Amino acid sequence: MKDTPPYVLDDQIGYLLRRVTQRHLVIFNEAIPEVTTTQFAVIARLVQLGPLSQNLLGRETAMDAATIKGVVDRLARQGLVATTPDPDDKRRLTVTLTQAGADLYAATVATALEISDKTLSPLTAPERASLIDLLSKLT
Amino acid sequence: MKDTPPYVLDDQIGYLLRRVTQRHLVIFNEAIPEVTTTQFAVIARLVQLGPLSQNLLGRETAMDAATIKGVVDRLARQGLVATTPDPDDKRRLTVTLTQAGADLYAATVATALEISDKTLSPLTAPERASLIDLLSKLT
DNA sequence: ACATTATTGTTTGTATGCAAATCAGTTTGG
DNA sequence: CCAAACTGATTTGCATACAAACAATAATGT
Repeated sequence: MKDTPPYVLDDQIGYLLRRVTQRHLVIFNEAIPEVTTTQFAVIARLVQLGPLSQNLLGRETAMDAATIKGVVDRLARQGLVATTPDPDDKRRLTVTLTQAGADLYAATVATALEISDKTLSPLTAPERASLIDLLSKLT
Repeated sequence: MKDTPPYVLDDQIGYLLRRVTQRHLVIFNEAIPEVTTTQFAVIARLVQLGPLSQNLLGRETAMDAATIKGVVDRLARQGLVATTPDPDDKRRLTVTLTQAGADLYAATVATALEISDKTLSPLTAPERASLIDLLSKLT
């Protein structure tokens, strides 16, 4: 008979992910209070890929259609992105970074890198690389 | 002059945490649809520690007062926990696991371990241990 | 004793995040 | 060609998650 291993909540991957995420969100919000992590991800993708339809933008940032709509709406309310109807496909809404959005990105991207660094600060350089590598394999 | 490293969204710890969490939540929800990951964490803590005040339960499961209230309310609505006023401290609400809650835990704890395993399945055993260890250092 | 401080729980507001249903528009297969 | 299937966007409902403000109660220091 083999024993079932005990269930130790603090060692479960899901619980650890939640707690590390919490700590990261605090660090991000302190450093860049203007936008959230998800909003910044959207801006970064628009910088990288240029204007995208709303749903495609969602896929490129790992958000479903309902979530990306809310994020885009809030970014638009802040004037950081703008939406225009696609003339070629009347269903599509093209999301574009505004000048204000591009300016915000330029002004904060270095800080965003520092945030990632600070989140990983308890780890050595090889440990950081290892963690990123391991997490990448789990997506 | 030193170059600023490029900002690659897919390599950022925050984005990776979000995506791995998404994958984990899908796996959990498929295997244990009765409760969410946070609800299961609350139940596991009550099994481990016995009845606790609502706020303390929140601290023991990494949820703030507003969040734990909602989670406890939903668990109580399902009959998995019960709340009783503390006679010694009129502010306190004691949260207790019901028999139904204990039964659910007994019936699903092995599956919960399998969920953690499945989430980590792209990794080798030493990689899994390494990841858990690295994440533990970031809490 | 009692005023200050701290803790517990609640509520409101904002922001993800997903499921499911719906509508409009596009693509495709027979 | 045109019905069926698919895609894009929206809406509703539910579940975290945190900030801020609040009321009730408890603990503290002088």
